[in-house]
Amino acid sequence: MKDVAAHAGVGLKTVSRVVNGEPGVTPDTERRVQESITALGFRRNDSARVLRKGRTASIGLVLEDLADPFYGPLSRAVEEVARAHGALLVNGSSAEDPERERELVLALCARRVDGLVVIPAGDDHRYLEPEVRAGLATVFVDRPAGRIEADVVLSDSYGGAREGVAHLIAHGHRRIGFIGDHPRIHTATERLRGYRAAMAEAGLPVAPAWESLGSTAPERVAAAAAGMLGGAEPVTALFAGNNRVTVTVVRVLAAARPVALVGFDDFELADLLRPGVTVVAQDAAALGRVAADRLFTRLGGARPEPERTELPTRLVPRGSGELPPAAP
Amino acid sequence: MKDVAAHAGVGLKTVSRVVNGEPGVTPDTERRVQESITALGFRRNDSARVLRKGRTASIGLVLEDLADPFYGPLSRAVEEVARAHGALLVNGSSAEDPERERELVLALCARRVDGLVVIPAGDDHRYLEPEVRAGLATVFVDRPAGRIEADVVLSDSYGGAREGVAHLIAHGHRRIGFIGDHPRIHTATERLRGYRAAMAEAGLPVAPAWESLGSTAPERVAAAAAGMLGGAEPVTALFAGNNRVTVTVVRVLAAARPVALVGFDDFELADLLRPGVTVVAQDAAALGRVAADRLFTRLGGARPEPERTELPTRLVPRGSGELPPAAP
DNA sequence: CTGAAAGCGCTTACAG
DNA sequence: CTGAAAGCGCTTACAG
Repeated sequence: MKDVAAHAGVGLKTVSRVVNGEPGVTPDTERRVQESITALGFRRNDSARVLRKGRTASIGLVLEDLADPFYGPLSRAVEEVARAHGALLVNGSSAEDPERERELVLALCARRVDGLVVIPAGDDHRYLEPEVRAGLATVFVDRPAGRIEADVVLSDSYGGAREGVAHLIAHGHRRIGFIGDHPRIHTATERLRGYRAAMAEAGLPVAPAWESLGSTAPERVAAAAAGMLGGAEPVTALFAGNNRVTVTVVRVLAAARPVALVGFDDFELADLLRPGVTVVAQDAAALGRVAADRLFTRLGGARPEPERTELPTRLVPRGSGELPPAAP
Repeated sequence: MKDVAAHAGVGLKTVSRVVNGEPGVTPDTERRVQESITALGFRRNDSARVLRKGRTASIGLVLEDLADPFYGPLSRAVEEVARAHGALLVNGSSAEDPERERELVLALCARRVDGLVVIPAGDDHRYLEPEVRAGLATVFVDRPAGRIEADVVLSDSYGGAREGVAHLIAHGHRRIGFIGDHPRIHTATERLRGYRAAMAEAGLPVAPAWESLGSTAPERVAAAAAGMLGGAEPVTALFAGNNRVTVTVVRVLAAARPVALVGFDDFELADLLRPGVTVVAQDAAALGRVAADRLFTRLGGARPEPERTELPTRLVPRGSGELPPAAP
């Protein structure tokens, strides 16, 4: 900028005005400055700008795994909202590791992102307290924050799972298995709670062997499914706790006899499988959009009480959830 | 930092030393400074640091659409490499709009990212010249840069398409249609070139009606497929230019008679469809990894000539590509 | 082992 | 309409 000013024979501030399109520069001066900018290949250094202005016009997004299809539309929705507010997205994956989440969040804070959208991996976010006190806006998505007051935007995991399991019961099933994600993860336990509620409301007992929470690694899920489908009292239907689980279960069932299945989370091509896979769909893009809107409302100066928003789910029958119990 | 120094009764530089873990501080002083840091909730402001050091420890990633499943593993791979080098990822989607790509790239440059990984939407990247001259490292992925010398990492679109089409020919097809992405996109024309080469090598004529490039919007693709499957000389097999096209074609075919199909790009569940979808698989994660490695090699000070790397594709037969021509 | 001074490239507040 | 001075929060280069 100094070079441009010298080259154009004007003051620093005049260059600043031209670069930022501020008024109060004669067309003639402006043209001269523009020419110098082009000649020197000048590009404003936003780091310096940030240092003065205090805002970076960027927000951080911490998610579990960029490669998981559930997070694609969510990220994209956050990006679109950020873009509408002139902000860039800085992001990273926690890989479901609380320590890595913490490092990532703190690195983003050190860059002084204006706000943070976090899909938490950990369940203790007190490390954020100094940041929040310093004015950082944070919104949690998909799972609530731990031990800290903050906005959170969730799908109705409990209600969705309950509806999905009730759907299976309505189609005649009495022995239904639940395979979900690790019990450390909030959505997994909420969906389990929905499963139990639906069973209880129908007056159906739940055998301990019908509930399996743990890693979504295909081997673990396949073993769980095989266990429930075999044994003395085999289940006649399965409820899968998220799309990773559903896909593995579909693979297992493709190699076995058809068993009724409802999965939480929609996924591409679910309708083209035979039978089509009945799902409890959640709107990933809406989660991202609502969370980002909330964040920018705060960045705009609003200071409402932290709020919890639950987005409804939608049961999409496609065939697999309407299969009757197989004859024993 | 000034506050911490005052609070601990030491000089600024000493706080800097403690914050950065530099040697030359007595354990006692260090402890005092640490206490002040905690008491005041101090977090280093990386913007200021960047301004001095000249490096931001962040790289920009510009892709087409964060929500497209092809880019998930690619992004994740870039992120992992960046993480190994202590860098964060700033990213955005161009939405296949050259002007938006340009804005995004320049915004990233203004933030002074150390380097850039770009999946180009446009075909003229001369706007990057001042940046490159100023030392910005840039690697293009999936498609080459336009009118500028730069590293590029691609899949072998030509070879992969040629192999896929030859596979269909080997299974007895003589009338094969090609449906691809917009001709403005490099991969689309390369794959078309591969299609033509395979047909020519087999001595097969290609009717103009068998080639259709354009938007990957489902309506456009469905119409193109319907056109090729109907008419006087219907095709007996289709080659789909990318995974968006393949998915739509599978949908169309599910509602019609079975037609042989090979798609460029693998996708989840392709093996569970009936028939399984034969694909020419490319390794999205490897594209991202190789590109990011190249970038950090440059950031490490290496100044090799810009290089073009082509990653091989892999034909994965699953059923749809091995269907014989239907009796006329 | 420790610290005062200068400077990174901008913007803010002020004066002409 | 234009510009000189101060300062954002750090690090660098240097001196004690």
